Amino acid sequence: MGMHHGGDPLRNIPIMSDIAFPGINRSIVADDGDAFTFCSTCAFSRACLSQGMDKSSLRDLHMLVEHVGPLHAGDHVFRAGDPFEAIAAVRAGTVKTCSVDRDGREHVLGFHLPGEVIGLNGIDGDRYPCDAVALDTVTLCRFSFPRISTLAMRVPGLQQTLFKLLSRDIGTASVLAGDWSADERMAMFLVGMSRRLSARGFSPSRFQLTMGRTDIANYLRLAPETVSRVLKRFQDDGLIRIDRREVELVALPALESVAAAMLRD
Amino acid sequence: MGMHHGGDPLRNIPIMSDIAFPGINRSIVADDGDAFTFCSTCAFSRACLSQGMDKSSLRDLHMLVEHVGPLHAGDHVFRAGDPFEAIAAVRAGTVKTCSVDRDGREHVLGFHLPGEVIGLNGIDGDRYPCDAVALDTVTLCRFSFPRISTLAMRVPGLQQTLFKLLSRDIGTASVLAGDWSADERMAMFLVGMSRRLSARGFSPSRFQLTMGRTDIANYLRLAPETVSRVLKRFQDDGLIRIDRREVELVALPALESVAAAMLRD
DNA sequence: CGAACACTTGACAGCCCTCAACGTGAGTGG
DNA sequence: CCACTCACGTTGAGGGCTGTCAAGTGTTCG
Repeated sequence: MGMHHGGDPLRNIPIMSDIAFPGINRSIVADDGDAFTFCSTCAFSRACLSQGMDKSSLRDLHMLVEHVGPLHAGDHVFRAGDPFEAIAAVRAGTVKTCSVDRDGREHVLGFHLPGEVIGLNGIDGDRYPCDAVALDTVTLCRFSFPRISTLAMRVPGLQQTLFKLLSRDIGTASVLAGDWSADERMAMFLVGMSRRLSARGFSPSRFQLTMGRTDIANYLRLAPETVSRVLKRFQDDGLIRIDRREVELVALPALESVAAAMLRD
Repeated sequence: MGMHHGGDPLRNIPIMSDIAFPGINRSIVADDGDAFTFCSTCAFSRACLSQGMDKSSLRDLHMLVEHVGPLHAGDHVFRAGDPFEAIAAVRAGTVKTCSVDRDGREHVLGFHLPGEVIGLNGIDGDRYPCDAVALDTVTLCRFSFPRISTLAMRVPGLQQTLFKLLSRDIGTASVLAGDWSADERMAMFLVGMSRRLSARGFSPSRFQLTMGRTDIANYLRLAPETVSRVLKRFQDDGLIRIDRREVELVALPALESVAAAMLRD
């Protein structure tokens, strides 16, 4: 896993920097003295706090956190084939996970926003099965997997959190595996981004895509041209407004209706 | 989860009854006195034994096992929306997991052979997200999830096993989500069945499909007609011989070559 | 300013789905 | 034992969705 402990200040994309991570400072190592404001969007601290993790356990969790970054667009967090040693929670930016088959086609497994966890699919097997690439300026919290699973033996909330994170990823992958139309897939993608960003305090109706059309296409298993066409048609139908990578969901309910078959069976 | 503690002797399909589960008897409750031959194909006992689980922990694991079945073709193990309480290891037979979207289309998530675990995707959320249906005569071992996760806090091997099972399911679902051709999907399915059956002591080149063409089609996201056509073409090309639900993989290497892009990225 | 890149737009083709009809085998009741 | 029924599977014809190929446009960056 890349270790870029540079001293650069976090440089978020403009639309995010306005509201994201008010409590974050530039400390590179865990800050025990400020345990409860630190990493407020992190899946682990959120879950552990809500499940009554005591202060000592929380300190233990922070002891094994290793801050990584900032990485820049194109940098790898890990590569397929690297020895699996750790999982990581995205702290800022967007990470793409993907694998390249022997025909050279890239399959995007997911886009991971702040608070989401990557590397879980490496637990089974001693190596990561995919690449993880920063799409913009990314910082993350690295958790040694042997150490966090040892801690999970003492902390029920942490074990449950890990189980749930893993289980959720199964569901996400299963939904994407369904045979959906290009419209359904695209609507699902837009609504999904909206909901995830909204849950992190961003606007649900207006946001910036951090990935290119080709990445979206590889994620949705469509051709880039199809992505362009569907987006244009959505715009012509008044569902969205889109300019380059800036999206506005004009008719969210209508989009949700298109995506409904995917989002809830 | 269905509780059919009937006294019927296990009734396997012919091709399986010849070699499968030599150590299994008809006991309906856990048999502590015969701990090490019991459930030899089970993912949990295998993993726990190999990771040095002590005798006392193994007994604890057996204490929380609840045997279910035999269920018969069409019986539900659980239904989408049922409260999530337990995971289950298939002991005999085949279980299909699937969900039905609001348009009435069935999406088959997986087929689960003896030794494989179902219900893991219900951990996140308090209800099962899919149905689990017996395709033939099925028996399984039910593990209360609260109890097995509590036990996993004491038994490192068990916790690791659960993590790995969850992680593996993510990978399986992700592969299926790729944009593969009908040929690749069908070859992957046949080779996958072959490998899984082979790992359980069955013939890798000749076996009986326990699911219909429609189920295979829904699993591979193809039309049933396409399944028929591809199978016929595989037969015409000398890759397989197939009669009704009986399959013989004549040219396994060639099939693996067709499926290679899917099986290993 | 030019080159590289991302994205868009159009024409066309191919893969696979849909619809329809037929064949086949298993279970059932007379 | 046989005819009937019905589900399942096969086979054929046709069409639609989406991929492929190609060219054009706009933007970013050196």
